[in-house]
Amino acid sequence: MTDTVNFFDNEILFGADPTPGIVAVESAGDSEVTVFRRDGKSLVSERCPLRPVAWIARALPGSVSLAGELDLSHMIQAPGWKEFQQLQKALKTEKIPFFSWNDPAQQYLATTGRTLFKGLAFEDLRRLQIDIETDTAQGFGFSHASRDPIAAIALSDSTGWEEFLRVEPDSPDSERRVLEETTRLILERDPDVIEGHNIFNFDLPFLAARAKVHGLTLNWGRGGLPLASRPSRLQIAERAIQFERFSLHGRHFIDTYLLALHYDTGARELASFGLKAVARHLGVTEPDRVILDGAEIASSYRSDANDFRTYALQDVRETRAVAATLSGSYFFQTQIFPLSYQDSVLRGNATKINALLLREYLRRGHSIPLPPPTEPFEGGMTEIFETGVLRDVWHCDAASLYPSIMLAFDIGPRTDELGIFLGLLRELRSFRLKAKAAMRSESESAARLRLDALQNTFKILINSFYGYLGFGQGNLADFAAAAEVASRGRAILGSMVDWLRGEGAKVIEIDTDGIYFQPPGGATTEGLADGMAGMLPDGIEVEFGRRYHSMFSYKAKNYALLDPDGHVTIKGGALKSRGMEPFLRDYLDTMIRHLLEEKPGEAEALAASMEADLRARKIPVEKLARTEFLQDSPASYQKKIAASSRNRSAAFEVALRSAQDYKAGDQIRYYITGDSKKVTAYEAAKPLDQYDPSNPDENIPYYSDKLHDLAAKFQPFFPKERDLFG
DNA sequence: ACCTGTGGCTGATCAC
DNA sequence: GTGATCAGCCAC
Repeated sequence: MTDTVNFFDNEILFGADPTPGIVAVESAGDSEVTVFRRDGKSLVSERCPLRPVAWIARALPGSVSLAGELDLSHMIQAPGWKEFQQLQKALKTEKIPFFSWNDPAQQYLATTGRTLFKGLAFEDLRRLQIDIETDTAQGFGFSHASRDPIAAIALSDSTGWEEFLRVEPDSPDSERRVLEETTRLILERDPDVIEGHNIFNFDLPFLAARAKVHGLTLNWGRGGLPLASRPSRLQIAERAIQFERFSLHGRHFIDTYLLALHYDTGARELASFGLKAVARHLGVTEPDRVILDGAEIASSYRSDANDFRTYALQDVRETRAVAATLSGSYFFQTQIFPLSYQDSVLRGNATKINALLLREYLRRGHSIPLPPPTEPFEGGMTEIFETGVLRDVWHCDAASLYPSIMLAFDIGPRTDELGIFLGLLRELRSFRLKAKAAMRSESESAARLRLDALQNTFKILINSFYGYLGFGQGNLADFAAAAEVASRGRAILGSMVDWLRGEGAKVIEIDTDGIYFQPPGGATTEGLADGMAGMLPDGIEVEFGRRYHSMFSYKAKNYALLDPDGHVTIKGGALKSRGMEPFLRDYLDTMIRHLLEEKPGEAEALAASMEADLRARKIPVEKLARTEFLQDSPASYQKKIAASSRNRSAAFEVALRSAQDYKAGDQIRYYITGDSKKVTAYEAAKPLDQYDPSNPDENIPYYSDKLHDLAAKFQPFFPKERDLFG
């Protein structure tokens, strides 16, 4: 892939030790790690010394003095992990400021400059997929590991191998045999990676609980080491996810549910996070197939017991395809950061950048700063100048505005005495351009995809550098620098607006680095681009992108666009929030399309016709239900309610009333019951799966009122047809 | 033990 | 009712 550029030569980015083929690093004994390495076709393991380090604020017996003037001026190295734990404890009780990584693999990788997966391609990894089926036909539609046995386990791997293990109903011995066989198969296939959809919160805890019932341990690790776990939390965008962090010696777990959540923070277009929905969105759905008497026939539903095997195997195949589609960037990140593959998914970007920077400070024997005290700072400029439906709208934006500002004006962490931050950013930007160019000239599709994942990895890193400046736990964070970057961004955007107005454009909406505007008569994108480039500072580039047939400008960060192909794009929480009831989203989708297509009469009439459908109960309850992520655990919610530190909310009340065990990060779907529009939502809320079609109890007046309120907000945009665009 | 940032809109709840 | 506050979700 790198005929023209060798990205991997950059030692700050990829670490100074080029040892290829490492697939895992695990602690072994107290003062060693086992390094698992692919050497040709075979897997070799080597024991290597582990000498964990900590940066400390002053000299201690056995410490060494570091270069530079920063807070943590000395370094101390422990002979083994036990001593290292004692050292950290002592530093805490003595109140000596320090910094260290409390993970043996991270310590080993950071101190040696090694990283995983160097010299390997994604296809070289042995990836195994697992999916357990439980019997949901009885009871409440969900299973309890303490009570219900596993119904089946489906396994597959990246070589195409597949296995389906069925548990005979009412036979405890059968379940035990299936669990033992699963362990045997995993050891035999010897995967580097085990993938599953929601494995951390479903398959693995369920399997662990069932193994316990049988008195078995799941010795799935390399060398037959057992499955281990600890409770953990993960932040993906605004969502806090509580999960059981499972780990295996010498292998990595990859949860495609978490990959989907990560993916969606960029794309924000997944309606649901179930395996089927994700596979469908990514275009990797397995065909619906049923094998009957040796012949393959299409099937429209798969709930039949005869389809069980097909259904389960479909799941592992889709898991494999989803993982292959979404994990490319994490594969490359694993070659860069001193972290395991599993942790490259589970840790945040700013933490990873921190590890990258400190690895270099460690190599150069340099002191490091303590994270500075957090300070709030001002962000991007957002404003709306025109509302309503506007015709012939153009868009321009400043390319990679914040990274460009940081490089053009030399704004990096004040405490970066080695000056590596901006150099790394510059290198990443140049790498990304090269990877993109290589991708464009690559004709083979697998290689293209790989280069796309590589350039996307660089993009993620580049975009994280600004966030890192304002990251309170970053040793090299610098809030004044973050503030200056944003301030210069506001100034640049402001100057772009002024310039466009001077040319006679009508500016509609601006946000951080982009502008929607109506062009002056006779303008060309080339002309505007050239003119604007002339007034921008060196290093700041503007791109004039798409032109739109029309735009519905509603509120700041909320608008819709109709492109020349007839495609509508809706932006903003007020117009398309996932939490919004689907029937209201449907209303907005259709209504906005009418507005953009210059049919305000139809836009106005829509609410009445939908309300008629609602009253005739023609709108299915799924369209009325809200779907929310629980941001907190129900227990913690209860505590806050008891302390009056938060208001009651329907989602949590439903979770608490449910027999199911909800955690932070779980999704919950509920609808409102009753026959008055003035119900208290958290009292009248009911889980969607408890809806009884023979006894419909959805609150028609309540939903009708919501529709009415929503439609009323758009009344000002329903002028008479002849006035539109007048 | 874990954590990238700020700005903005909406609905629900609750104190007044 | 009304305003304040919070939680949730979204744009960038």
